[in-house]
Amino acid sequence: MVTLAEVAQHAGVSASTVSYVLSGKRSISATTRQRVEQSIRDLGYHPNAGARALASNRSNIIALMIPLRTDMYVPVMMEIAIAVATTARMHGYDVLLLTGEEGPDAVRRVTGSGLADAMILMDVELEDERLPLLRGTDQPSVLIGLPADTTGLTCVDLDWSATGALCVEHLAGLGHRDIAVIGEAPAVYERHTGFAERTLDGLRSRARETGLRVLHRPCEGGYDAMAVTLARILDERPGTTGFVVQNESAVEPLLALLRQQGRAVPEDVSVVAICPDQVAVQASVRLTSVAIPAQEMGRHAVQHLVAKLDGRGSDEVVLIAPELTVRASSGPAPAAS
Amino acid sequence: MVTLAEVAQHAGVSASTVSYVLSGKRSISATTRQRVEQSIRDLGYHPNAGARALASNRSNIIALMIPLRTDMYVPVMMEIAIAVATTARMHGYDVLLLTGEEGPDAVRRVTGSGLADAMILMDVELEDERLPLLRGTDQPSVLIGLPADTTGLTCVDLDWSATGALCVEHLAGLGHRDIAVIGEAPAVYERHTGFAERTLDGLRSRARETGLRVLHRPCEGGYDAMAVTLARILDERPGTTGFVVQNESAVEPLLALLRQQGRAVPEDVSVVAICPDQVAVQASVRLTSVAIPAQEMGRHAVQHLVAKLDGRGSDEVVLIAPELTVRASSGPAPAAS
DNA sequence: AATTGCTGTCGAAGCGCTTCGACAGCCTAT
DNA sequence: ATAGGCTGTCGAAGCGCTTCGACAGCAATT
Repeated sequence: MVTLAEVAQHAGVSASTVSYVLSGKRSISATTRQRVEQSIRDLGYHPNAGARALASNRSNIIALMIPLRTDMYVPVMMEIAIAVATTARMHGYDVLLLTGEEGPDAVRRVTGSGLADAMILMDVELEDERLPLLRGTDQPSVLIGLPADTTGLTCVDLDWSATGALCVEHLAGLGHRDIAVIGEAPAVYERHTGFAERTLDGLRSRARETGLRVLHRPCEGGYDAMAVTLARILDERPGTTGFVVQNESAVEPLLALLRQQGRAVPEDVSVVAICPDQVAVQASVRLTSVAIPAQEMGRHAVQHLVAKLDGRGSDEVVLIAPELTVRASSGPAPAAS
Repeated sequence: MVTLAEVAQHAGVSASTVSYVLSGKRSISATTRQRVEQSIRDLGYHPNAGARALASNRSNIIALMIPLRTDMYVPVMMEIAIAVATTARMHGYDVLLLTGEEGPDAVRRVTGSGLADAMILMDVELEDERLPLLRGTDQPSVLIGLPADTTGLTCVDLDWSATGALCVEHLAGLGHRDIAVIGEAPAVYERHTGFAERTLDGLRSRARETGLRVLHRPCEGGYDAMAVTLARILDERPGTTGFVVQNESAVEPLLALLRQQGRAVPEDVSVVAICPDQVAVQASVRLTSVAIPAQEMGRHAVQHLVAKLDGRGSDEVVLIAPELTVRASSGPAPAAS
């Protein structure tokens, strides 16, 4: 293993000079710099991460806590994780992958050991038990998701409430009066995941303003669960002509079932999905949808974190404005019969 | 930040004693041990990762390289990543997430800097350019996936060739004579990803043995692409009664299209999928499928790596035997008309 | 000519841990 | 009684890096 000292010797300078060439924290003459850089290349030198971390008290690692459970939004999680990893690399950071499994202990461990310089938390619940720890440490962090109380925290998220409102507006504008919301699995609501509840709030309050009737039903993914849920909805509100779906794995089953029952999309019923664009485009009917900007959230989170680590940036809540793309699954409400 | 020295002082012993309590590398009397452990708890001590890495030349980190592209198997990747992370934690390791983006450079960087003690590579191509580097270093590694030449490497993978064979056998046993294979996107084959080609090999050679005719068509995911692909297949081989699908995002479109054309599953055509069980169960027809054992692969990979790091274990190729579960999408071939 | 202020480089200290050799104290076998 | 072997603990060295203060050399200012 090549060390700083060996590079220094090879280049005929002192170790500290090599260090300053690497960090740029003091000015170095052009000739010396070049000599050192050449030696680094010749010897194939890579700074030792542990030594660097010990001496500088910086690991150049960002910890990313992803949920262990895979009951929702797997592709979104993955996309965020990848965006975080690539963005972090662009800023010279590596990413440590933590699963939610350890819970608050993971926060303690990472903070205490100096393993990572900062953390990104995903899948934040409204009253998340990791938050007190985060507030009690000076380690920078960013949440992807919005807890109930955001004081002293930095959060990045899609504006779910506005997302819900946007879906309602779109359907209201098309003349629909009775709409059903196919939600995430019941467990997601039970554990008070912010995004699901906020979406619902947004939907409901805009529905109240526009005079729409809303029926909300959580739904496990899959065909069978969707069949049961749909039957119940149509039983309770036969006049339903609009659907908002916030559950990737219910989208295709819903479309299949509607088709099977002879309800044409978008002639008889309209469907608006809240899902990544890719899903909306690949569905059997090109879906009118509000995109979940996974990449953007990941990128934002890292950028905020890096700003904090550089001493810039402060606590703040960034809500990304939702965008609704009209495709082939929504249209005017059928004339009342 | 609490240090070893502070714990030592608090417990009234020397620093080295605390270290030995932590590592267990020398015997310590019960009373001393307890006193030290109590001090650790009292002070909330966590060993500093950088210092430990520097002194012991071990970071207790495993690097996981996941593919950047998301054109295939996202849930599988995610499941593997999570399995890797949880299993690694059980053995006292953390996981560093690297995206394929950096390519071979990432291997050099991690190896050179001592950031990680070992690596797991996913999405291995048949002639992967990272392999020479891996062979040229003494850093342990495990591949998830099988390159063309495995000498000097440890690999874990589903036995894709046997998987292909198994699908053919199942359909052959049901009397099907003409089968079509809906494959991954063309790009997957173009970059010579092992699993796709091996599956095809397994399919074809068993088809030869059992006298089946096989038509293979790569297919982008989604409804539109599937529609085109299916039309071509039925045009070329109208007598096709069996389908093998190795592309998650083509499964549901295929089922929808068959339904739409009045071909009943499994009465008229049989469908066998190669996908995670969850997908098979959630589809609109419960699918006969060969499961992709994502968790098992991740777990295996970590276990091998840990064995190597402990000085046990050696290079070896582990192929997981495929298992076909019969569900509702396959049945006897219709009588020839 | 003397002072001041840069710029570029160096030496040394120290980050918090692991680990090696030393050794005190005790028990067992001669 | 003595040598030898354990067991449990300690001190010190050192891992490879960053960073602080020092300072030599030179240019610009008085």
